[in-house]
Amino acid sequence: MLDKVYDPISIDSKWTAVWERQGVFNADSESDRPSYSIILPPPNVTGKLTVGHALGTTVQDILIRWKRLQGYNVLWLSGTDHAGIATQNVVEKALRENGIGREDLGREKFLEECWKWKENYHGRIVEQLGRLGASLDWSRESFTLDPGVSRAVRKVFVTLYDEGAVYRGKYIVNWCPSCQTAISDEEVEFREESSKLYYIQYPFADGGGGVVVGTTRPETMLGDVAVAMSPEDPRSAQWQGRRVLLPLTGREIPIILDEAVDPEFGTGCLKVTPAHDATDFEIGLRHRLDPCIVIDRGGKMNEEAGAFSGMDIFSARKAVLEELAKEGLLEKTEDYRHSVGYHDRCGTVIEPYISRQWFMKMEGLAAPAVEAVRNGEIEFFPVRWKNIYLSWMENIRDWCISRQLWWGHRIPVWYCGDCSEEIVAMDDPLECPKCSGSDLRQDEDVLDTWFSSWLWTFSPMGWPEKTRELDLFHPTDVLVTGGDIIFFWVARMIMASLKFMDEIPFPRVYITGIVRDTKGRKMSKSLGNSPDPIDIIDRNGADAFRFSLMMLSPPGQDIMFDEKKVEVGRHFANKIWNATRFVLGQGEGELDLFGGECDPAEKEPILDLFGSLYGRVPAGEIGFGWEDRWIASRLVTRLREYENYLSSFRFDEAVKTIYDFFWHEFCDWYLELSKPAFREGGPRSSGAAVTVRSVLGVSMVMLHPVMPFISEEIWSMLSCEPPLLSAYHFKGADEKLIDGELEDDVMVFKEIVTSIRNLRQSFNIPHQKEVGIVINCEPGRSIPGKLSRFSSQIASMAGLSALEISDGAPKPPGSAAAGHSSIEIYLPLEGVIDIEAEKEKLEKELGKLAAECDKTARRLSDEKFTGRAPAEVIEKEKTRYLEMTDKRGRLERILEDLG
RNA sequence: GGGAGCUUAACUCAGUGGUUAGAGUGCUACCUUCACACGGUAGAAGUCACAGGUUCAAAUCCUGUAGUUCCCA
Repeated sequence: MLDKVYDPISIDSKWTAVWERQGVFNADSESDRPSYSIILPPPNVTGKLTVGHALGTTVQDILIRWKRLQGYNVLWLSGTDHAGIATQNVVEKALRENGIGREDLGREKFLEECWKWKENYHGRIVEQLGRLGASLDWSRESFTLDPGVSRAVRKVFVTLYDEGAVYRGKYIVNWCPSCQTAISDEEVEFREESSKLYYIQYPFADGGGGVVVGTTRPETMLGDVAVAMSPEDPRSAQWQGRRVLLPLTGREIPIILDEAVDPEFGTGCLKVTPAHDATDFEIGLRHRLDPCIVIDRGGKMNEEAGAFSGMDIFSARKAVLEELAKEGLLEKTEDYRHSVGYHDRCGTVIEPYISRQWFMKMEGLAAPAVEAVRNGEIEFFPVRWKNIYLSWMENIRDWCISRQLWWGHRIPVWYCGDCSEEIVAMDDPLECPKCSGSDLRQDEDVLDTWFSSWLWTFSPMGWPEKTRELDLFHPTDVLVTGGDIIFFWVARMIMASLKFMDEIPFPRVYITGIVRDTKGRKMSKSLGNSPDPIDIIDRNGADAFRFSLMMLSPPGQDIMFDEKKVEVGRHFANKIWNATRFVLGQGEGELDLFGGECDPAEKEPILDLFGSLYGRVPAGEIGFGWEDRWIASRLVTRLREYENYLSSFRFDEAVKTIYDFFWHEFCDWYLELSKPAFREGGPRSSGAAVTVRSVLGVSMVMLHPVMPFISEEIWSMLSCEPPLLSAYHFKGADEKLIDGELEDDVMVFKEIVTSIRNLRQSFNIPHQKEVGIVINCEPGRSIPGKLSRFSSQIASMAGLSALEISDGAPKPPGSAAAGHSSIEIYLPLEGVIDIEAEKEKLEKELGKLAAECDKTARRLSDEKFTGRAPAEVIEKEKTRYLEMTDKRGRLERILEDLG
């Protein structure tokens, strides 16, 4: 006997092991079946999975498992990312705790440490993905620093360099003083902050007053090389060309005119510091001004800063302000709100900084990528991300691809010490091709991590070699990821694939919502508000977690995650488990329907049974009731809905479809209806046994993409030696089983049962006490004939000792009643009715009904409505009106009867 | 400054022109009945943020307002 409460832990781990042992998730490069592929956004190899990862991974696994069930040759490509800055930071931090700096170790030894970390943490990621049930192809796993993908990275760099798209230059970049590296524009996170706007006077060099500039960063004035004004500014005519004395330094700098200056902002005069501000850098270029660097790479004032040299930025700011105040040059200070750039990985304030970096020209790459999205070759779900993508792409700026790190792909550029030649090659050069000198020095920097990730749809499949994998699985079918990396990753993958594969990387991009905590805050390490998915799985099971995530996440909406919400899934798993306990306990002797003596030759027909439900049932021995045909019809209807929802990425609706079907149709109605059939024995019992197992089997197929573990477990119990559900090819259910008329009739049946139960409850008649019921139908419409086939089930479901169905039956004296369209239900009672309470209830119902009735009547008599609404809608409204009026009349009579 | 999302039951959310707006949780009453109390049965609960407009018909489309979150500058 199965446990009364479902315990997922042992079952989860059992199937993880079986799946792995049998390699059911490995794609088949020899197959000629249609293929389907997705790449897993490679998680940071030294990171930890978050609830957000669980969400994205579940979505992918659902698609993957469903396609596998449909018989596709599926590749879900696994891999991890070296995450340059993040990994280097954790390794450095660990070393520092032992008092070691990375410089102490040297590049080679430091990289060895990084690889050790990678090896240690890689297993954790793999395990976490396994616990989630992710059916990834581990046999084709890649890591962004593997030799193969590294070769692809180099190929791309060399190609783009040769084409002149990759260039090196001295520009202003976003510099992280803490990580000591340049970062790209996308890695800067802006935060709105209150600050001060300082007004500083710069006296004219030839005396007679001066100009006042406004700045939020007074310490950078030491590096000013000009003061700029708008050409629109009326004062510019007299001030242009004059020179001012830069306070605290005594340097003379010119006043220049530039369009970039907003005459309305501050005093209309802008101090120009090309070395430490991006706008100023542009102005400096236009006016050929030499930048003056006053802050060093570590965020400290350098020797150019004179007396302030050695101070950090904040002390320098304070000291500069004090000094200015002392000299009477600090005019005033205002409160001011502006946005400050932070490094998204470490939270340090970004310093714009001039340095020599490698860049990539993006315009040429972007054009076809814009076109592919604009013409619909690539679609975003939800569609609003399309505009976000396009607006970024249309204003794209060159990509700073060099990083001053050690952990990553080292830039494949060598400099010749003898002739200064720059060598870029696929293979490491031994001598200079120009002067044959051997004094070669490789560029110290590495590439931005995204420079390897942007090749991820094809580099792990063996590019630049022509491989079978690329043939079969590229382009991939869909990309599932978060909206926060559209610029970092999605856009760049589209560009890379169009450039190097000459085709799109994927036709569809599904953007998941962001997982937040109950207060709506983004989950983050520093807040410590991100629960460990593994803890959640330990407590609830992976299936419950996956199910709940899907149930709670309408497309693209952020989720306020709370572990309490996982209960939905846990309770559902328990319900499924208990339904199975019931199913397996019924119809002894009938079990051979599912495989006889487990003859392997019988396997196919058994499985066909799941597809066609009653396909191979021997005639004559089995009796099906209307309830069997009804649940089969419902199942197939629901299956169709479910598939439609999956193919339109409506995972929330898909999951609700199974939930509703299984719980509120199969368990609440069908299983209850099957109980009398099982008790009866004989052909009816056999019919119920066939139905119950078939429906359960197909339900497990439907459930499997979402809840792979419990479905695999139950599937395995439905037959002696079934194939793994994870590897099963489901050929679909027979649409001929759908019977719309029967479904409608059963709705009436359910209404009658509910109505009788309602009557019982309102008169406090206990379940055990059986009562008699009279159903009186509208005469002349042969309703009793239609209802008669439901009579024994109405009796059993509502706990009746007697049931009379007729047209024109008189209402037994002293009975309670309920009214429906064409039907009245009488519950004979002997004077125990609380008349007042009953009247009140009926009056309330009648009130609602009357209001709606009148509203509909008005609508139907309105010529505007009847003249313009579609005939179908009018017809529907008429039917509805008749039904309501009928019911209204019945309720009024019942009420009158009560006195 | 520009753009986007959100605002529906006590809570978390579905519902993109056509019945009396749904679900899960919570709540109320009854029930440990031989699948399940992680359960069953019945039930209560909503001026669909606000104001205009379009339409025979608006939670749904349009305009504006407020609150809120996010992206870009």
